[in-house]
Amino acid sequence: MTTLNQAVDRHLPASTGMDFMEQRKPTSSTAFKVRAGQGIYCEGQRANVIYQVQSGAVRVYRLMQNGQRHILSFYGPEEWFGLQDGPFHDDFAEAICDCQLQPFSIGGLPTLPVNLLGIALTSLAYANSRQLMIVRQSALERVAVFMKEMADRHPGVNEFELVMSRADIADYLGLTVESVARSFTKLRTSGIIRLHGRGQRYVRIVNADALAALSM
Amino acid sequence: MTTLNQAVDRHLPASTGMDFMEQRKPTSSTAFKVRAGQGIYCEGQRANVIYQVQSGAVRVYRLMQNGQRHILSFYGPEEWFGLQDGPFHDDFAEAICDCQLQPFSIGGLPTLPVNLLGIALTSLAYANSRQLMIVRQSALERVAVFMKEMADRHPGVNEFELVMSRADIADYLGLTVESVARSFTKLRTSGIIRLHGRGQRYVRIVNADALAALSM
DNA sequence: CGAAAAGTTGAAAATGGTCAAGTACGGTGG
DNA sequence: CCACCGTACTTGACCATTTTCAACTTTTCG
Repeated sequence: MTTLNQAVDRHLPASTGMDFMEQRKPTSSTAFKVRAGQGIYCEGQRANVIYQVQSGAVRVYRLMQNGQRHILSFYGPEEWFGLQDGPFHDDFAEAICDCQLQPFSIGGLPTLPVNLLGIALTSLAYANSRQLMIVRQSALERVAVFMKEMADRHPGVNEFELVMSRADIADYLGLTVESVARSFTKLRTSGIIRLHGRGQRYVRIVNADALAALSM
Repeated sequence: MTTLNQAVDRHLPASTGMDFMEQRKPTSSTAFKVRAGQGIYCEGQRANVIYQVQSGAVRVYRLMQNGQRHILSFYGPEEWFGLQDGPFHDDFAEAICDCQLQPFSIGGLPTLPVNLLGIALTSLAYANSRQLMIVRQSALERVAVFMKEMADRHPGVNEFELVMSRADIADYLGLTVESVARSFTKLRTSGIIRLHGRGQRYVRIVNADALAALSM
């Protein structure tokens, strides 16, 4: 799997290196911690375990031949990831920040404590919706959709921290970091959001209605 | 479901009208025919039946708020469609040409003659691959990918008919008909394909290697 | 404090969309 | 059989959006 090295070279801190976790024992279903930036699984690894996020956030991405990274999804608490079509992963999963994960072996057991079909269908519906959004919406609209997704993960509060970098957001929305920054600026100067804090990663939703209107 | 009327207005021949099929009886698993252009199911309909194409071709699409149509997938012989996350369809299925379809009820039965999880995971993997392709590739590359997909459905021959219109292809690739036509022209003038027949829908792959190189 | 990383901004270039015109084809009716 | 019409497809010119490239600011971290 030559793409693994590209992935590490391009996207992981040099110090992190190839620290993708070795395979967990299928029958040991104890939760475990992953540090920020650490790999959870990588392309080509055997896919006989799925994960539920207990705390933290995870990015799942694929690498294209030219080395470009495309983030398929971010996962937060309660959400499942790692379910695969074939016996091997065709994507990468990494912790965005410190995470607690619950693994579930899907090898052979006739009855699982989770509904795999439900997870697969939820993922499928999400992937199809995302396809529409990414292909048909403008840069500003995509960023608005992203912002609304993030806001919806923090119900009851109108201010939160983005755990991911602008580069992550760009690779998630199919844009460049520059376009993401420009869209952030537009949202800010039009009074829809306010940005502050470390690396402008703290967001306050000022005009939720205008945001919703943009992200439709 | 107001979008149904939009769909019919925009995309079906006027004579066809609202001819989406009434629900089949779950237990009757007899194959049936659908005429070209006819609807198979529509958004909002109950989703308790999945279909396997026996002959012909089907398009499955969603409609956006603004009325734009996005084709999620084309389905040919042997392929399954109609499996849904919730109890209701969020998309439309129509016959592109005359079709023979095999329905399978998925209501309640503990054991089905088909592997739903497998179908869901295959669809998911396909949707994710398509996301990368559509978001990251240029117009020409997308058309090349499409052409290769179509060519791969006709193994052993290097000439075949496109059953779908340029508009279908555009809505599938996230382009306009004009961009599709221009990309077809580029492929033709660079000696990769040749076009002829009714509405330039017959394709001969002249340089399969060049096509594969473009579509990677 | 200084270097590296992350984020923002501006100007030029490329890509695809829009609008408009023109061509080819198939079906209908005289 | 041919003229006509509508649809599908193609092509050209122009325009809008996003990318690219470059510079600059801010933040983070040793």
